[in-house]
Amino acid sequence: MSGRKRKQSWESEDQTKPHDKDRSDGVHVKSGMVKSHYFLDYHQRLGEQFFNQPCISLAKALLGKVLVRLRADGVELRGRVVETEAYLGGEDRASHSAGGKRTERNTAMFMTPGTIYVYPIYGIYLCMNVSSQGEGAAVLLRALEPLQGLPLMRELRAARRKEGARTLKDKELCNGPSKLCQALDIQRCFDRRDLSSDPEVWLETEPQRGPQEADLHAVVSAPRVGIDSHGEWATKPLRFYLRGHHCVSVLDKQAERLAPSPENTSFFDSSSVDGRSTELN
DNA sequence: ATCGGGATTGCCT
DNA sequence: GGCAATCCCGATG
Repeated sequence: MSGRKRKQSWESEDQTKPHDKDRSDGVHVKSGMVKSHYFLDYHQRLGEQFFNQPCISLAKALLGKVLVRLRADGVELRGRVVETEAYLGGEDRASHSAGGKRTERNTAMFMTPGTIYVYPIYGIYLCMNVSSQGEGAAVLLRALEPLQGLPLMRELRAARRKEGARTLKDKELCNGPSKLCQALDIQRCFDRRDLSSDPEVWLETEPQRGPQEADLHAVVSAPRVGIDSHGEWATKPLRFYLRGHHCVSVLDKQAERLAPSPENTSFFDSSSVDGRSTELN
């Protein structure tokens, strides 16, 4: 698998170790300074070549990649992408760019692949997308597995909740498109920024130690969430998630009953090997 | 100037 | 599982 290679041709030398100087002090977490193991590995920032692929392809390729947010206070927040949705533009009636419609809001969808598209939803929330190859096409990030900076994530998420509400479990920190924006402090002003060059937010491959997390899960393809009113486009399987992963926002049991296509299947049956099979039923 | 819908979440039953 | 919250955006007149 090419994903195992130490170095990818699309990654230029100056992009592979972003903010190296910030790493040693990027994990001040209250007391007990604990360096997470993520600092011990060589991270590879994804560059423009990675993002320059068709929308559905990018939506699948993003699974297992790590979203990183470096805050002004030096804290780094990390989460592994476990669920995405493709919005194709053009014929895709559910896309903000349906029919090639270009507005002030969705301009980022038409920009260079790797451009962040952040939009407000229901007045109070945000969603984060990544533009892909294809006119007006973009991938919505729907869920992450929290990896680093969980205390701050919990703090950021709690700010919007009732005082005294129960503490959120780890898996509840980023299991929704707007939840992950809150937990990683993704702001509206991140709209139109470039993931391959921005100093405050980027994507990485996982540390290369054994099989990648994404390799241990089959990919489930399911209809997208919350777009019931868009005719045939509501049913197309343009949502993708890591089967059996406990951080996915909404499981689709019907979709999971379908045999995964060979290209999406690892050499393991995830439900029997990943120790999380309780999530399946 | 006004109106209607929305790629969601959290809380309540 | 239902439903209110809450307001931006884009379309329309």
